[in-house]
Amino acid sequence: MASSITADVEDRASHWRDRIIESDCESALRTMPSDIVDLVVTSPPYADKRKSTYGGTHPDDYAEWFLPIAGELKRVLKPDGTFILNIKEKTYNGERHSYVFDIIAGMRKQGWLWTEEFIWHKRNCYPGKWPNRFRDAWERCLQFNKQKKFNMYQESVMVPTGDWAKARLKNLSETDKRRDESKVKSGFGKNVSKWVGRTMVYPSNVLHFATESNNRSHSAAFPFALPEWFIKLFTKEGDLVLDPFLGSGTTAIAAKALGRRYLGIEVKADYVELATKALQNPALARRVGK
Amino acid sequence: MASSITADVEDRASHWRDRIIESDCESALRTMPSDIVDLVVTSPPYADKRKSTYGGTHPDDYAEWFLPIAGELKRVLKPDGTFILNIKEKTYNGERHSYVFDIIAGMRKQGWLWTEEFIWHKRNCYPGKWPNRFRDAWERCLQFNKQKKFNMYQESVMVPTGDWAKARLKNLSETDKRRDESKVKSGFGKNVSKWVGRTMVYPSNVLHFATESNNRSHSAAFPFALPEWFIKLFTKEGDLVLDPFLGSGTTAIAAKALGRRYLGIEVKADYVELATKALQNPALARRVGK
DNA sequence: GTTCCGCATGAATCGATAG
DNA sequence: ACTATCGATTCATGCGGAA
Repeated sequence: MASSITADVEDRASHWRDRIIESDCESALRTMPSDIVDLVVTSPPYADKRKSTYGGTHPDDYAEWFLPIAGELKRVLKPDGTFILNIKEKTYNGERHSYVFDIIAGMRKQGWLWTEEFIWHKRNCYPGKWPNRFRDAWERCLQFNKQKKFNMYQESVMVPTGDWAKARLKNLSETDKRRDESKVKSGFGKNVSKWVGRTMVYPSNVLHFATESNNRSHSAAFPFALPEWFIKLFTKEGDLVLDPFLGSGTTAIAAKALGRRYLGIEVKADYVELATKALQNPALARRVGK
Repeated sequence: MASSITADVEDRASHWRDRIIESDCESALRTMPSDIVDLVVTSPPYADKRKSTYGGTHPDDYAEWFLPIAGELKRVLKPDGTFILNIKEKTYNGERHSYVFDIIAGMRKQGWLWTEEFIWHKRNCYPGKWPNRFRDAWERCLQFNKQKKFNMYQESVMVPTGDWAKARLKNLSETDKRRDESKVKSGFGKNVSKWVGRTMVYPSNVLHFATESNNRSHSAAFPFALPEWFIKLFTKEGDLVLDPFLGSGTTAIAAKALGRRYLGIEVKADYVELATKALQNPALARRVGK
C-alpha cells in the first residue's frame, strides 16, 4: 500500500513538471497540490501599465488583487522553498504609490517571512528626462520564505573579487564581450587572463543586470540573467521552478537551461505559444552563457 | 510698519542660520519658526536593541518615535523644499523589519508626498557570511515633499559619460581602475580634470558612494558625498540646509563648503564639539573635491 | 610624479552562550 | 522560553610608505 501511495504522489508531482498552463493565475494555482515547488520567481504585470496586454489593475486595487495569489503560492511552495517577487511601484499623481508595501504587509499577515530585499540595478535603464525626477534605474526583488531555514546555494553565484570585471567589460561591444569571455574560458586572453584564478567572493544584495530591450515582439518583464541568478541561488538540478506570470517564458527557459524543472502559468494564448516555441528550441542552452 | 515686520522676520530667520543646537531633536524643532528650511538631509540613528550609542530605539517602537519629528520637519520646511531621509531596516528575527514602511505610511498620513526613493549602493559594505543572507550593500534615501512642485537643480549633479573609461584605463592597475570608476559614478574624484569637457548626462536614482570607514576621528553616519549630492540637487547658494541628527557634522560641513547655510541639531555634547571644530577648519573645503 | 602593496577598519548578521 | 552580550565571519576602501 505504501508504495502505491508513493507512486501516486509521484504521478501527481510529475504532472506539474515542465509544463505551461494556459489559465489565469489564481485558478491554475488552486488546482495544484501543496508543497511541490522549490522556487517561485515572477514579475507580475505592473499596476495600470499594461492595459493592452494584461488588462491592468489599478494601483489602489493592486494589493487586493495580488494577495490571494500570494496565499496560493505559499501553499504550493515547499517549506524550505523561496519566493522571489520582482516588482516596482510606479509614480502615481507625482508620488510613489504604496501598493508594494501593502503587499509586503499583507503577505506577512499570511505567514510569509519577508527575508530580504534585493535591488536590481538596471544599468541601461530607460532613457528620459523629467523636471522633477531622474531615470528610474532599479527594481525590487523581494524574497519571501515560509520558514527561517530555507535552501540556499551561495557558491553557485560567486563573483570575481570586487566585480571590477564587469567594470572592465562595460564599454566593450557585445562581440568584444563574448570574445573576451571566451578568452577567459580558454585562459589565453591577454588582459582578461588575469581574471582566471582570481579569488571569488560572495555577491551582495545589489544585482547588476542589463535590461534586454531588443525583444521586439513584446516587452520583456525581466532579463534572462535575473531568474537565472535566483534559480542558481535557491535551487539545485531537478528542482521545480514556478513562474505564475510566465509571459514570454524567460523563467522557464532559464530553468530548463540550468537543468531544473519548470512550471509556467500564463493567461494570454499568444504568450503561451511564444514560450512553448522558445522552449522547444535547442539553441536556448546558449543563453546560459556557457 | 511693513518694513519693521519684514526686518523682524529676517532677524528670526537669521537666528536659525549657521548654527548647531545642542538639544534633543524634537524639542529644538518645536522652537523653530515655520517654512524656513529649503532642504532637510538626515540619517537618524537606526533602530537597535542596544542602548550604548544613542539610547537606541527598538524596531517595534521606531516609527512611533520618529513620526512626531517628521511632523515638525514638515512644519519648518518651505513649501517647495525637500526632505531626504537616509535609512535602512535591519534584520530582526531573521527577516527585515517593517518600521521603514510604517514611517512612510505615517508620513503620508501627515500630508507628506513620498516623491522618490533613491538607492545608495555602498560598494564597500560590511563584510561577513551567513548561511541564509548576503551582505547588505544598499540603503534607502527616501525623498519627501510638501507639494508636487519643488526646487530641483538637476544640472548641478550631472556626471560624465562612459568615454572616460578608455582614457583612464591605460596605465592603471586593475585595482585603481575599479576604484576610479566608483568615484566617477558618484560624480567626484581626485582626477576631475580628466573628464572636464566630456559629455555630461543626468544621473539615475541609483547612487554609488563608498562609505568612509577610515576616518580616524569619528565614524561618520554617511559619507560626505551623500549630503553633498542632495544639497547640490535640491538647493542653491544661500539656501538653508537642516540636519536634525547632525552627528559629527557631515551635512553642515557639506552645506558650508557649497555656500549654503546650515542648521544642525545634535543631542550629544561631544558630537556638537566635534562638528563645531570641523566647521571652523578652513581646510574642509578640500573635501568637496574641486 | 606615478603606481603598487600592506594594513586597519567598518549603520552587519548569525549562532552560541549566559542570565 | 526569552532577551542581552560576544565571537566569528568577510571584503572594498583610503592611507601611508615603498618601488
